[in-house]
Amino acid sequence: MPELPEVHTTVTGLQKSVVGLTIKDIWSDMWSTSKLARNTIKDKTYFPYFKKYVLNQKIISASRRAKYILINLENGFTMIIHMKMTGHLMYGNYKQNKKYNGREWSWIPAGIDTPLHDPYNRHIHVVFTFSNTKKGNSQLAFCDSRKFGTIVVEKTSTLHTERLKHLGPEPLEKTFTENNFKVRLLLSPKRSIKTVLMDQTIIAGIGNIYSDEMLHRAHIKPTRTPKSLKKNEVSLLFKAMKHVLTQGIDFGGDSMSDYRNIEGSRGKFQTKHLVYLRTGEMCKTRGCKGIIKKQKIGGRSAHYCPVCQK
DNA sequence: GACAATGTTACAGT
DNA sequence: CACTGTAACATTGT
Repeated sequence: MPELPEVHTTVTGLQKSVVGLTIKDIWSDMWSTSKLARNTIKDKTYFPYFKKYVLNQKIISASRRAKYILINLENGFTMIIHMKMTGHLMYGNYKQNKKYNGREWSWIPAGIDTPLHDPYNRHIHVVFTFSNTKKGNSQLAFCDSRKFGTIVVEKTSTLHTERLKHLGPEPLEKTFTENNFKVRLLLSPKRSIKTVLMDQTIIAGIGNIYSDEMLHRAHIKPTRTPKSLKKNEVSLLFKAMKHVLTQGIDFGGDSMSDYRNIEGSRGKFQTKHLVYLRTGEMCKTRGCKGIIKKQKIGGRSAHYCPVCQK
C-alpha cells in the first residue's frame, strides 16, 4: 500500500514524464454513488466540473505532501490524487489485447515495446491522454483494484491552508529534528506508539509497513506509549524513521502486494522487511531467536518481535 | 458468504 | 474540555 516512499517514487516518475505535457482527454469508469465519492472524480456529477478545470491544461509540476500526489496545472489548479490501498499511476499507452472482465486490455509502458500482463495493472479506471509529445499521444492511467483511490481538483493557492491543513510535518524534511519528533509524539502521550506514528496529523506519510519496520529497528514494542519512551529510545526511533523511509525511497518503494511505479513495475523494499508480513518467521536481529508475532493495534495488524522489541 | 485488507473520519466513551 | 478508542466506509479477492 502506498505510503511516503511509494508516493515519492510515483511523483519522481511523474516529474520525468508528464511535466510539460497538456491533458487533451480524460476517460473514467470509476463511478460510485457513495457519499465518500461525492465531489471526487468517482462522482458522475463532479466529472464535468473536474474536466472543466483539467482539460487542455499543461502540467507545470508534480509534488508530494504526505501520501497525496499533487499535479499542478498552468491555470492555478492542482489535481490531488490519493492512491489509498491499491492505487497506482502508470505512464505509457493503454492497449486492448488481453481478456479481463470480458474486455481486452494490457498496458504498454512508455519506451518499451512489449506490453505488461501484470494482473495488478489491469484495473484501469481513469485515463488521461496527452497530445503534445513527439511520439504521439501518451497516457497516464490510474489503476486501482479496490477503487478506494480519490482524485479531485482544487485551487493551488489555498491547498495547504485548506484541504491539506490538518497534516503534520514531513518526516524527511531536514528541518524536522529529533526534538520536533519528540514534541509531535507527545501530542498523544498515551496512545500506542504505532498508532501515533501512523496518525497523519502528528507526522505525515507513515503507514502500516513503515511503522512496523521502524519500530522493529528501534527495538520498541508497538504497544508502548510515547510518554513511556526513554530519551535514547526516542533517539533510536527517530533515526530508524529517517533510515527506513529513505531506504524505502532508495529501493523504489514496497511492492509486497500491488504497488507499481509509473512504468508499471515493482519496487524492491519488500526484500528489506524485517517484520512486516513475516508472522511466524524467525526474527532477523542478530542473536535473537524470537518468532514474529501479529497483533491488532488500533484496528490494524502490527508485526513485531516479542523478544527484541521491548 | 463472511472476512480481511488500510487510510480517513465520525462519533462514542473516559 | 481534552484526549483516546472504536467502528464505519469505500471495494474486491480469497
